[in-house]
Amino acid sequence: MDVSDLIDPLNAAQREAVTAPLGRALVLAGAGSGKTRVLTHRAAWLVRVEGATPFNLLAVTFTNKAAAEMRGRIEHLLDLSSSGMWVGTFHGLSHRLLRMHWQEAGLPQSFQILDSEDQRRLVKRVMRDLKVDENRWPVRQLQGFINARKDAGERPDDLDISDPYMGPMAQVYKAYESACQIAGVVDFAELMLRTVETLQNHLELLSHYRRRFRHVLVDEFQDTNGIQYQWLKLLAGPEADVFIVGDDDQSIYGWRGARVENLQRFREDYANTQVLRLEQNYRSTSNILEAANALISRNSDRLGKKLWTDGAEGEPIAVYAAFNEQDEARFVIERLLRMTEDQGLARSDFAILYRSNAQSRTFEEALLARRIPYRVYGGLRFFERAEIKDALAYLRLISNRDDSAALERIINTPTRGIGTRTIEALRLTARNEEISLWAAAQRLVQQAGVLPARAANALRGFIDLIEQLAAEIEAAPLPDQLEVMLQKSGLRGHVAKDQSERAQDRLENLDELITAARSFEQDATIEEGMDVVTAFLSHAALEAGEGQAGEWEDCVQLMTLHSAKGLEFPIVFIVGLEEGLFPHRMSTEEPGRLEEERRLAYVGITRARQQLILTHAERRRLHGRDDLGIPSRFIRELPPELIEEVRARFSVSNGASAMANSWASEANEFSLGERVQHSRFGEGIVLDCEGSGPSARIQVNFDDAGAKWLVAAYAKLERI
DNA sequence: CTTGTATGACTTTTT
DNA sequence: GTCATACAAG
Repeated sequence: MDVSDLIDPLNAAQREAVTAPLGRALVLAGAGSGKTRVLTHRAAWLVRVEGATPFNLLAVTFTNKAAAEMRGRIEHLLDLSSSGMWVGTFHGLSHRLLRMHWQEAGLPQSFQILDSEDQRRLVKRVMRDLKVDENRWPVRQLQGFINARKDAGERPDDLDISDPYMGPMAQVYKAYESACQIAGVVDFAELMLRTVETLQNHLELLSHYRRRFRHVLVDEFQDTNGIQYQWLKLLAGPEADVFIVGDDDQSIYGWRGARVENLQRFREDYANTQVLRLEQNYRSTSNILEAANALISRNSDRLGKKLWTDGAEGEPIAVYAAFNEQDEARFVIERLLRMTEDQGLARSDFAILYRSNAQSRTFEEALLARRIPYRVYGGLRFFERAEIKDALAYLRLISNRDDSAALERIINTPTRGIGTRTIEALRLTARNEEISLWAAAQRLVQQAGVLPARAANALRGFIDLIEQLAAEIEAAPLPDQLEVMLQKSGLRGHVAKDQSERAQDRLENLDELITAARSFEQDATIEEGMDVVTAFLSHAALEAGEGQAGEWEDCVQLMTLHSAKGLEFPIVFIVGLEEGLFPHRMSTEEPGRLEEERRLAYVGITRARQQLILTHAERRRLHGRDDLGIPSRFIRELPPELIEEVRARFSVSNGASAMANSWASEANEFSLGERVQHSRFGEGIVLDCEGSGPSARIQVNFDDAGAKWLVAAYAKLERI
C-alpha cells in the first residue's frame, strides 16, 4: 500500500494528527470523528515514513475487541498477516510481561489469574479468618477497596493501619495479598501493579523495553486509572514517541477508577505535547449532533471541543412519554417494525440502550412475544458460568496444587463428603503453618486422629483423585485432558443430574468448553515456556468470551449505555429517561458523578447515525414496586426546537406526574386508553397519538366506527 | 452433609 | 422480579 493511500482518505485535522512530528501528541477526538482510523493510520505512518518497524510499536487499549480490531487494521494497512507488534489491552500486555519475567516478578511460573468472582470469594475467606464483621464491612466493599488501592498503586504498607476505619481494611488487604502469594494467583489489578513494580525494581528490564518500544500509542486515554498511567509513563520513557487519543466527554468509567485528569496530567508531565482536536463528525445528523453538543455543554471542566458536521439535518429527536414500561416497550417495537418496513432497515440497524441491565427484561419479553430476533449484550459470559469455572478449577488445581481458591471451589463439587468442618480444619492448619490448603490436606491425612476417620477418608479420596487425574492426563492434548477430567471427577455426572431444564444447557456448555480447548490448542500462539494448560486458563480469565452466541444473525441490539461506547447504529432508542433511573439515583448527589451520567447520555446520543428516539415512563415497576417517574433532566437539557414529542400525555389523576410533565406544556392532553367523544363518530378509546402542536394526530378506536386517525387540532375531541 | 426456604440487596463493567 | 447468601430442618 502506498503512503498516499494512508493519507488521502483523511481530512485535514486527521492528516495533521497522523503525520504529526515524532514526540508527544495528544489527540482529543470527539465521538464519530474517526479516532480509531487516526490511531491505526498513525501506526502505519510510523512504519512507512518514520522508519519504525512493527517491533518498535506498543499499542494499548482497554478491551480485547478493540485491541483485535486495532491489530487487524494496522496489519491490513501495512499489508502484514502477522507481526511482532505488541498490540493489546493493558491487562493482556501486562500478563505477557509477567509470564516472560515471572522470576523477577516473584511469581510461580504457572501463576493463574483470579477473576472478580474468584477474588470476592478469596476476600471473603480472608475476612472470615480475620473475624472482620461482614455487616460493617461488606465483602464487595472490601473488594472494591483493595482494587481501588491497587489501581492507585498502593500496597498495604502505604496505608494507615492505626486508623479505626482504614485499619481493618488495610489488614484484610494485607492478608488477602499473602493468601494470593501462597496460592500463586494474581487478580486483574495485580497484573498492572506487579508489572509496574517489576519494571521499577529491574531497571535492566525497563531499559530493554524502553529501547524496544520507541513508539507508544494509546486509545481511550480518558479511561486510564492511576496505575495504568504509571505503567505508560514507565514504558514510554523520556525518549519515546507517544501518541494518545481520548475524549474527556466520553469518560464514563470514573466509578471504576478511571481518571479523566490523566489527559491534563499527560500535558503537564510531557513537555511540548502537541494537542490536536478532531471535531468533524462523520456519523450523525446535525440534529443529533446539536443535541449532543447542547447536553454536554452543561458540564464544567471540559477540555473544550465542539463537534460539527456538514451532513444533513435529519429527523428531529423523538421523545415519547409512556405510561409504564410495557407501553414503552410496545412503542419502541412498533416504531422499530414500522421503520423496518418503511425504510427497509435491518433489525441490526436498531439499538435499544438503557442505563441498567434490569431494564432489558421488558424489552426482551415484548420482542419475544412478537418473535423479533434480538441480542442482549452483557450478562454472564461463557467462561464465567459456574460449571465452566468448576471444570477450570480442576485444571488449575492439577497444574498448581497450591491454588487454594481453585481447591475450595471443587473440593466438594461434586459432593464427596467433605463438609465445612473438614474444610475449616484445613484452613486452620493452612493459616497456622502458612501453607496452602492442599499442603494442609496432605498433612492432616497423614496425621492420624486429627480428623474423624470418615472425613480423613473423604479427604484422602480427593487427594488421590487429583493425583490420579494429574498422572493420567499429563502430556495429553488439552481437549482430552478436559474430557478425562470431566468424567473421572464426576463433574459431568454432577451437572447432568441437576434436575432442571438448565442441566441440558450446562452439559452443552461443558462440551463447548472442550470445543473451545480444541480450537485454542490449534490456533493460539503460545508464548515460549508456557504450557498449554496455563495459557488456556489465562485466556479464559482474560477473555471471558461472549455472553450469547448468534452474533451473525440479524437481530435488534440491546445493551447498556456503557457497553454501547465505541459502537454506532442507524437508529438508537434510549429508554428509561427518568430521574432516579437515568441519571441514576446513586449518582445525583455529587456534582461530579452527575456529570459522568451526563457524559453517559452524551455517549448514548452520539451512537445514533440517522435517528434518535428517547423514551421515559410515567410509572415503572422496579424492584417489585411501582414508582412514578419524572422525565429525566437530560431530556430537558436538549434544545426544544430539536425535539418532536411523539405524544406527551398527562395523567390528570396524578398531581405529581402532571407537575413533572409540566415542561411539556404544549403537548396534547389525551392519555392512552382514555374514553373520548367525537361529534360525528361518537364514543371511543384513545389508542395512540403522534406529533405535537397543530399537526398532532390521535388514533381513536370508536365503538361504532372503528379505529381512526384524526388531526387533534380539528377533531374537537372531548374527554368523557 | 444436603436440601429447602427465608431474607435482603439491587448501577454501570473490562480485564 | 431475581439472585445470592444464610440458616434451619431433614
